Amino acid sequence: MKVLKRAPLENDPVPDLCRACKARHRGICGALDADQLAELSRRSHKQVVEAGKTLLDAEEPTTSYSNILAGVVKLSKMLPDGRQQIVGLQFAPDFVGRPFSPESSLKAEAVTATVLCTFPRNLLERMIEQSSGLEHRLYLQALAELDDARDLLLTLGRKTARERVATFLLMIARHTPKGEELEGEAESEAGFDLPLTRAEIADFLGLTIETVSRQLTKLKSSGVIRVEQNRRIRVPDMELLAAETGD
Amino acid sequence: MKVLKRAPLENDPVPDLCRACKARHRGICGALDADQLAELSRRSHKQVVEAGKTLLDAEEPTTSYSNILAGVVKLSKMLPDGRQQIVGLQFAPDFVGRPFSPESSLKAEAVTATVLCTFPRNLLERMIEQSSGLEHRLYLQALAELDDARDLLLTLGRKTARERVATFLLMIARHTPKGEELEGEAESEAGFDLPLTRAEIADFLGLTIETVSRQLTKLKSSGVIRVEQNRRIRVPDMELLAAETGD
DNA sequence: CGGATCCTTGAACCTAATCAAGAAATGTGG
DNA sequence: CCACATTTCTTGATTAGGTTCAAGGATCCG
Repeated sequence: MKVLKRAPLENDPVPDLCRACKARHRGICGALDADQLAELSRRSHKQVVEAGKTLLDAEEPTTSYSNILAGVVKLSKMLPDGRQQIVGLQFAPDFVGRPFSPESSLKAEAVTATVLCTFPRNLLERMIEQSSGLEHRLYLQALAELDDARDLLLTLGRKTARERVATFLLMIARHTPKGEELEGEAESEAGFDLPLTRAEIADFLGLTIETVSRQLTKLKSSGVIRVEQNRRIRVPDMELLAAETGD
Repeated sequence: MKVLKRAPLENDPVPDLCRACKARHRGICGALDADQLAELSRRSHKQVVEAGKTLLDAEEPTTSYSNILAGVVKLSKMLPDGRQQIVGLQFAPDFVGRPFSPESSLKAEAVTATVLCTFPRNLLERMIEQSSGLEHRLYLQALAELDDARDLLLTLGRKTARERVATFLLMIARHTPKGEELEGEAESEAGFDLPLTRAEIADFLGLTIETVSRQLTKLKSSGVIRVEQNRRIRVPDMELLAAETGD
């Protein structure tokens, strides 16, 4: 974890740190004016964390929040006996943290190398009080996360293993920005890298690692996907994949 | 669905409708000043809806929002082939509706006879813009719903049938206000009525009706609960039930 | 009292989990 | 760059928890 940039000069209207930032317009910072942005950036730091790094831990008091600038973060819950469930995945420019609660009930962990913009908890909570636009953005993200969580509930409660895996692949495909896609021989073909291991996919879908592997193999045999080097997926026809999701 | 009360006089500081209302302080209305409360109540109506009534339908444009004053509301999603999953249960004084989205992706349905305070969509959205406190309350409720949804994700993804049923019973017990409880012969004993049918419990827990029934029977044989008249549950020792939930 | 709905129980089946082994990919140090 | 260790993934055989199919019993309501 190394700090890449420091705070900008005080009278800089749009801080350097924020200028090329993904969260600057699409994320919560889009709600801030130049002064607020300057203050936030003065006490923020951009950091790159390696895969596996824990950002927030259940039962640990939270001292900071972050915006994701690149990479993928998983939110998970665990039972006392070790059974684990991933309850959410977050991508840029999502906000990571649980405002108005001294501690999180979740563990937040980077699943890939991830770039974060991190700032202290009390600063954000103070800015929320000053800027209703900021709270509005946070509210909208919470509503989006609620929709995601409820979609996943339907998946876990009612879909077959095959449908779950197809649903997951489609979700990742949709989170892969056009242009970052792999180049397909066929023009219409979509391709992407899975950010998660098989074990993580299993924890996300409420399955075992073996079942995930078998279903990927079967989707491959059915011609719905091709799998290259374990993590690289190609989808010749997105409609075909969508038809496997059950919805 | 019958209207019970009409709007109060314009210069009434605290409207009649709101005076004895559960949502007045604990719900979102707690964020409103007397003027705002008067305006909201002028365009609200209190209604009693019977069990089974649909409040909001997926894919239908939303025209109104409600506060729950009494009763239980279920939020559900359905796959094209009819498989169904309940993704949330709401109790008084919860707010029902999805602000900032022209339509809901969920169906909201009364599971018991329910008392609602209903008001038009555009009014609420206008008041949100005026009152940051109102949006703050809505945000807090969304965060609470997100926590609930994620707890349920862990249940659906990783718990056994027995643990799921125990988890559900404990959740209902905790939502049964002290005093509304049934009188136990033993003082320490808790008791409550299940608001849901076996079929609804199954839809909530991602199980079948038969499995729910069997697990209730087994919890009964184990002495963890007693079941009277199908819907009435008694829990001699809450700790014993909590020990069955897996967490 | 009769009909409908809701709930329970049993038997057979099936999907996904578990147990087990080996193959592929990744990373490390020489 | 290769040999080796480690982690990740796949595949097979078996098991088990929950579903499906089927029937009968409670409970509720007019």
